Amino acid sequence: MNSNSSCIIEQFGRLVDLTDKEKSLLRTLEKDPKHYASGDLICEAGSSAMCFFTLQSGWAYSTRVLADGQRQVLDIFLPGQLMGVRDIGFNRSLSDFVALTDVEACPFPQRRITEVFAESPRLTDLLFLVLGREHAMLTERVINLGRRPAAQRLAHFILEMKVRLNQFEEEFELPLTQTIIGDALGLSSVHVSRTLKELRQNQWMHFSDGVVTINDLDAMVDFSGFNRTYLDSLVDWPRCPADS
Amino acid sequence: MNSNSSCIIEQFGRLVDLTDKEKSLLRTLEKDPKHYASGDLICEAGSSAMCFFTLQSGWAYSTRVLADGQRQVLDIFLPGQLMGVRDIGFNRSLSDFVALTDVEACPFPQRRITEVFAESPRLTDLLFLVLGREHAMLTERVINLGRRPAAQRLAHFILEMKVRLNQFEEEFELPLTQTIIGDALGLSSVHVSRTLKELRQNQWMHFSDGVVTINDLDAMVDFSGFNRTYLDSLVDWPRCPADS
DNA sequence: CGTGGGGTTGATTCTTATCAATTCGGGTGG
DNA sequence: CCACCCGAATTGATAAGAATCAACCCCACG
Repeated sequence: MNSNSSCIIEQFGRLVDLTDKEKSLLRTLEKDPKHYASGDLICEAGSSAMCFFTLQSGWAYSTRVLADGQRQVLDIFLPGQLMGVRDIGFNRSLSDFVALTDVEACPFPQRRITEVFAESPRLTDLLFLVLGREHAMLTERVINLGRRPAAQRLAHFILEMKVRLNQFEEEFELPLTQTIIGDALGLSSVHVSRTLKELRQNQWMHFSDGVVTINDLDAMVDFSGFNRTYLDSLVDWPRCPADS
Repeated sequence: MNSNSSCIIEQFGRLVDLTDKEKSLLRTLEKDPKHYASGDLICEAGSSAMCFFTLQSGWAYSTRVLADGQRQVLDIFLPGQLMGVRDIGFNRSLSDFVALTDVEACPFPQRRITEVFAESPRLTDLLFLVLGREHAMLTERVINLGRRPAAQRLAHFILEMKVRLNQFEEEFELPLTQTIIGDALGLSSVHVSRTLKELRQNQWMHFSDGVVTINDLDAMVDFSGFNRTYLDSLVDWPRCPADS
């Protein structure tokens, strides 16, 4: 992709063949890119100027900070993702959004998405689909947190990342600290370190300096109870004829 | 409500004033009620005949069973709720649906909802809103599972139920066994029992025979870190003029 | 060179699961 | 009415899992 192309178009284009009109509609969401440095707060929980963001480049995460200072990471966002759709239907953001790496993101008011999608039923469907996918991931995370011990939880998380990144290589980049991983999985960073060591000693995978190496994918899948279908089996959805 | 009235209409009617057309559209979703006895499997995970259900009366839950037999309860459904929207965008159900009590539910094919909502942009908005609400609850559950110890988790769960039931009385019915509660909260039933005892001894609440009594609401809210806004602050959403 | 953030390791403590035994209450059948 | 059974709830003992605390290493960076 050239650097000015819309990542959203690329993402959506994987799901449906977009018409030119749809593409130009989507492009209107990405008019105004802003830059955030690694660690920057992109959007604070409770801020009433409810915004969505398209993530042009870089990684981000959303998180909630509890009264006692504990954090729960709710989502990790990859380039091309829409951030904030989770809070659709609320008039304020329910979580903080933070840049994990240097980030280019385009904020736009919630209202805009309504306008765009009102013009194209097919894009509306796509939004449902994207929401469904997010919902499925969140559901899987509930299972992960509720019913799997640390090692399986971590293995499952790594595999989910691998699938989300469409990574078929053994090795891929994962720019997360062990603290962030812990906050996503409900574990302490110390325990993440120990658990990573365990996975390493089993010769299943390796993680350091933000690079994951999967040595034994089958073992990982088997051990963690990972089920690909929940991300793969997206319905053959577009029911509307492409609008002109 | 009279026994034949649409629960969905009642639910949606709380959010917007529905036009007659919208009401009759919604009513088409509830033509064919079926009865399920307590404990019946309403819909099995992976079943390809992807259906939604409107829950006319009674309670239900959705659950996933892991390879080792552990269960995670994903959702508790109240009368009037739409079941299955979570799996929108997938061509198969991702979880089992089970009746908690005797249940009247109306199954309808996923396609139907698309048809209905295609006819009314405002209902489409409402569906987004409902999905957003479910998403918010799931998010809150992630935080609950990831970052709160058993007692706070349980207290939070009870409060969420209270809010969802619009219950302002001290006492309300909650037809769940301790096993189900445990499976929802990632705890063993034994530990649920112990933890309930703890809350009881603190004079905060009491639960037995499917009836909850809240003795000290403030203490519960404070202790569990419960935040009402996440269910209350639904945006003043309907952007479309009511269609004729 | 210091300094600080991230990672590793070990010791200790707390939380929760697991197992086993007991109680309680509601059917069911004699 | 009683004996029996069954599912649910309770309780205690034990074991596993994970947090916390503290020390230390490593390395990038001023």
